[in-house]
Amino acid sequence: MRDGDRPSQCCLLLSGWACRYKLLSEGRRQILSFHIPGDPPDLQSLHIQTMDHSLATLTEAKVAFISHESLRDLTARFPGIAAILWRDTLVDAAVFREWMVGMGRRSAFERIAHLFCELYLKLQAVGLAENYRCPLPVTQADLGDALGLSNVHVNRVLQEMRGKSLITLRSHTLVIEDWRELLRFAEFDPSYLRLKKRAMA
Amino acid sequence: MRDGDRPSQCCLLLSGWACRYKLLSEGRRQILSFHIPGDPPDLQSLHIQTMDHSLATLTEAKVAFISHESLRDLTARFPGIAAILWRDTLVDAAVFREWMVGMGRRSAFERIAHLFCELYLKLQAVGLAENYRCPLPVTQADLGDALGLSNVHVNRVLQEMRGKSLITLRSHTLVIEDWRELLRFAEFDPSYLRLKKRAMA
DNA sequence: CAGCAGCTATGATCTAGATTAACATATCAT
DNA sequence: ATGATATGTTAATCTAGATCATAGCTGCTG
Repeated sequence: MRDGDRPSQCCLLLSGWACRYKLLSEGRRQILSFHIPGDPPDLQSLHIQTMDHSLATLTEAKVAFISHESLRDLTARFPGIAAILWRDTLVDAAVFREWMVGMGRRSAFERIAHLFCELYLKLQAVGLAENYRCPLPVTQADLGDALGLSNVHVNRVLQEMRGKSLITLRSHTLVIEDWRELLRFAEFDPSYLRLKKRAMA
Repeated sequence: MRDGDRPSQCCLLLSGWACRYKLLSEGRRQILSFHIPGDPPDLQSLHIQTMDHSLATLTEAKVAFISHESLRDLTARFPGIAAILWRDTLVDAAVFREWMVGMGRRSAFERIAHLFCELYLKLQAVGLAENYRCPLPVTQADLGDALGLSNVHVNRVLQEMRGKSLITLRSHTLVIEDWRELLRFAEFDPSYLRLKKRAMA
């Protein structure tokens, strides 16, 4: 789905990863969010007709579609459902805020560390990660475009993290070797994700 | 209102400016949004109990409070009102997305230009700006904290903009001397703001 | 109307991260 | 297997913007 489209349905990611992004001149791209199974990546289209960004899959993915019509009917008849969906869009915005803090005020190292903490917890919450091991099916260029960094610098920071025995990252699998330390570097506070409490230490 | 608070009411800004921000270690601050009269700067608190950021006024301000209780009652009984408020939070998120693009992929000059375009149009929409002249009651340090720049660099870019006869900025009043050119530099597309159509050229 | 505090302005220096350019390693299609 | 194309890695160089240091404003308080 592209910037400028006027979709008539929302989708729900059933498997695989997706991302939202915007393009600027000279090939500049900003990835706005990563999406994993269980996410409704374009709920906003229900109330904001034309897309102000694009949506793409990053892997093979399975997607369910629900028409705006039926969603509107549902939310009009069941305010509780409307509230739940509304809340989801508010958590989405909370993640945007955290990313803004990262891009404005965190170093490259802190930014990458923070993103890894975020992705791990989100994956864990839907049962796709455990033992500090999770899939990470994105390229280093994708990470750069998400964090406002060049692919070269992303690579260097990853090497540095490996050097510090913080993580390993091979064949699209991230292993967090020292969760406590990674949290500390990132100044990561998971409360913005609004996940059910679990062992996060 | 502070990060971590659990407010029992939402507010509506009647006059003056406010901003939302987050703090990091070593005094780093990221301003997340500016708010002008007419904005409900903490609507998210209706569905997300604890604040993940702080809210402060930037000027003298008048504020109306509406209890969560009455808002919940209102939205449960009138799905149309819920939809309108929900939509407002979605536009809020669209502005976050645009700021993320700025911080990740725009130069300091482009970022400042973009912010000026955005603020001017938002003020114009509520009748607080015309003839390319609007109030801007924030310090250069505030602009820096909003855009991920140092106050020194903000100052230098402002000088550059004055040098190009793009703007004047004195005693908290911004005058856009060359709107077309400012738009062009910023790669600004106003559609994300979802304002009623007006003369924007 | 002096004096202080918060801004704005400007120069000098430094640095995190960008850019460019190889080259190496996967992954994939035939 | 074999080339083709997307990734990852590393080094050398460059630069936008940070940091540090002053000084000049502006406006407020006593």
